Amino acid sequence: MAYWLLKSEPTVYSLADLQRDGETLWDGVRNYQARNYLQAMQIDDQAFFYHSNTQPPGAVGLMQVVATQVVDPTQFRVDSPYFDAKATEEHPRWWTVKLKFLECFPQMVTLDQLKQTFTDTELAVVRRGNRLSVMPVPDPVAQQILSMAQVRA
DNA sequence: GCCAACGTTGGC
DNA sequence: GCCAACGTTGGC
Repeated sequence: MAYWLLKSEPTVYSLADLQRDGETLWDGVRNYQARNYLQAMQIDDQAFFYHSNTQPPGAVGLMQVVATQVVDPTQFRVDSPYFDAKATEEHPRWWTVKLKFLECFPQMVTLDQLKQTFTDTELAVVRRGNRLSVMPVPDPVAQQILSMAQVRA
C-alpha cells in the first residue's frame, strides 16, 4: 500500500466537501507528471488531502483510493474548464482515480511543520515553487506525518 | 497583491 | 528543435 499527497484549494473542493460527499472523482488534473502518478495508484492506496492556497496550507486529512484508471470525463465536456480538444473517447489523454473519505486529522499538519521535518527529496511538497498537485509520499514519511497529525498509523 | 517557479505554446 | 513569451500555481 502506497501513500500519496493530493492538493486542492479548499475554496474549490475541501476535505469537508469530501466528508459530505463520501467519495469523489479527482478530476481536472492537466499535468502529465501528475497524471502519471494518478495512473500509478492502486486500490487501497491512501492519500493525504492537502489544502493549498490557504492560510496556513497543510495536510488536513486522509483518503483512500477506491477506483483506478478512471477516464476523466471532464476532458470531453466542451463547457468544462478542463475540456481538452485533443482528447477523444477512443483515445483519452487524462485518467484519474476515485477516492473515499477516511478521516479528518485532529489537527492540521501545516506546510511549515512539514518543512521543519522533511527535506524536499523526502517530500516534494516542501520544495519552494513546487506546483505539482499529485505526488508520492515515501512510507516512513507518511507514518511520521500521521503521527504529527495524532492519528494512529 | 506580488512574484518565483516552471510547464506550455508558438514563431522561427 | 530551440527558446522567448506567456500563463498558472501557490506560498508569502
